[in-house]
Amino acid sequence: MASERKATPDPARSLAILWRTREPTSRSAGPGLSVDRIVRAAIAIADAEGLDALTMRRVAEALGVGTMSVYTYVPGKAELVDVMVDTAYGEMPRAAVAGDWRARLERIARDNLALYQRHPWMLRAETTRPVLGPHLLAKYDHELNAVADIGLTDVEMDAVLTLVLGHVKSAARAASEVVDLERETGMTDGQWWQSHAPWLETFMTAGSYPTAARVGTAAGQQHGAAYGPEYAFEFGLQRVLDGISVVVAERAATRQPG
Amino acid sequence: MASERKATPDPARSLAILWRTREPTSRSAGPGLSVDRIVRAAIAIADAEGLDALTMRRVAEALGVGTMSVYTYVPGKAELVDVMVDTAYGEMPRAAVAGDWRARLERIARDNLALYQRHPWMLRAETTRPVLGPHLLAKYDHELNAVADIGLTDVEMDAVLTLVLGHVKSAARAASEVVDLERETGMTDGQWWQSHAPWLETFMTAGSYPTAARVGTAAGQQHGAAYGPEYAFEFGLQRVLDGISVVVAERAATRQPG
DNA sequence: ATCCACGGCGTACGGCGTACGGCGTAGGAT
DNA sequence: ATCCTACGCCGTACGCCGTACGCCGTGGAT
Repeated sequence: MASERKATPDPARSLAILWRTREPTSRSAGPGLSVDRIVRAAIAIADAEGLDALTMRRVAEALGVGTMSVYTYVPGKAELVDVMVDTAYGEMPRAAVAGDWRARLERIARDNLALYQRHPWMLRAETTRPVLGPHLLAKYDHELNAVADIGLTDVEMDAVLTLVLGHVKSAARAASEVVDLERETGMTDGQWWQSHAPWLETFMTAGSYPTAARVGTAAGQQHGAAYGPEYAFEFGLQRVLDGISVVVAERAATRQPG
Repeated sequence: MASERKATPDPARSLAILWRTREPTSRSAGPGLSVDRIVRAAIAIADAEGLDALTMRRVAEALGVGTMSVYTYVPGKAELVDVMVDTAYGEMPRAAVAGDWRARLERIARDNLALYQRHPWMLRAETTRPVLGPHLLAKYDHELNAVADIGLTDVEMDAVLTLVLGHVKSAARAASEVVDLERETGMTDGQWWQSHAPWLETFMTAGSYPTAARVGTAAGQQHGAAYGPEYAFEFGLQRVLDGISVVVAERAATRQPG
């Protein structure tokens, strides 16, 4: 299981792989394995078939090498996933964004949503331990700059980012679940609900939960229109930004009163 | 893998187990297995040792029966986890809360956080498919009532709940990660950061990411004080509620203008 | 010419979820 | 009282996983 790790198999080793502190062996020609080639192959598999299809054997097969050869470059599957995550972060845009803090935060939210849509496996990859790779650090720095100089303390800046990114991840997860469900059952979200509705009505003694029934139906119809997760993302994002603007306004008022 | 399911092995079967549409067998005395006993044993294991320790063999062993006997009552591990989730939802308080909508939503957020703290495995249990059990439905109804009659549309009510519960889950996950890390490495969060700091400084050419370094240090010190996740939860919750209050105020102004 | 460090990998082990088929018996039908 | 059958129970086995271990062949330094 990727979620289980041996008790800290040496921080130096893990970080060294993340930061690629390793001269390119260049010993012979041969298959010419490398951490980068392994990570690229692994990401391709996870992108195409999901994290469950990611197997050390599959990765080795894709590279045309024996299974255990992969372990020459990567201590284990957990560490491989760590590098995959950091590598994916490296793809994200880093260009400075024009506009006020709200426009910048919104841009960041959408960039992160796009990342999760391109690599849905990331939603299930990050476990217990923070990754601390170079690209995550660069991403963190870039995103912090979006909320720098608007009067927040350092701790508040971190908290704002955590809040926004948490919302993006939640919304991305919800959207990803719909996609997964369709792929696994072969039915659209609407069809799935329709196939369950009769059973639900049977079990649910009519009128037991009037509010849930009414609102669930309303939200369900929206799902049927293949529109639910996007709405939840947009609605939540605006609410979060509204909430942040309250603090920002407070800080601004405190700094230059009158 | 718990995250992989066979393509809809019959909705009726899954829902029947969730809703316990099954007369109590009461055939003989024997071990007297039942869905409830199985679920209780499974939850006990997951509470104590985490989701990775939850194994069909472990569950059977805890009940003093053969492994395959469990499959008489539950079609597979995925469905067992579904029932565990719905059962856990059944523990939550349902009492009406006094106060305005904000107080009610806050109460709901804290109740959900407490649930995740009592059953951290829930943070990793819900996958692709919604559970649709009786207790989830009751919970949904109860929580909707907190935001009913404040001028929101049905779809907005659902979105508000999704937003708040999403934030709770994100914050709970962050808190849980800290706990897991401590259990797995035997170090406190602060010790872990200290052990990694020298390496990070080595790799990070000084001054490359000034903002990240400064803010990361500030946030890290807070972590050292075993205070980070709680702060993120509280800060984010207030921001989210502030953001919601903007819509609520808008709706109120629209309904009775002047 | 020699040596050996190291990349590559074949084999094997323990653990997982679960398909399948058999067994004993309780309870209704006769 | 007897039979039959449905069902709770479960032993065995299969195919997957991650990965420990130790062997090989070889390129580069000596």
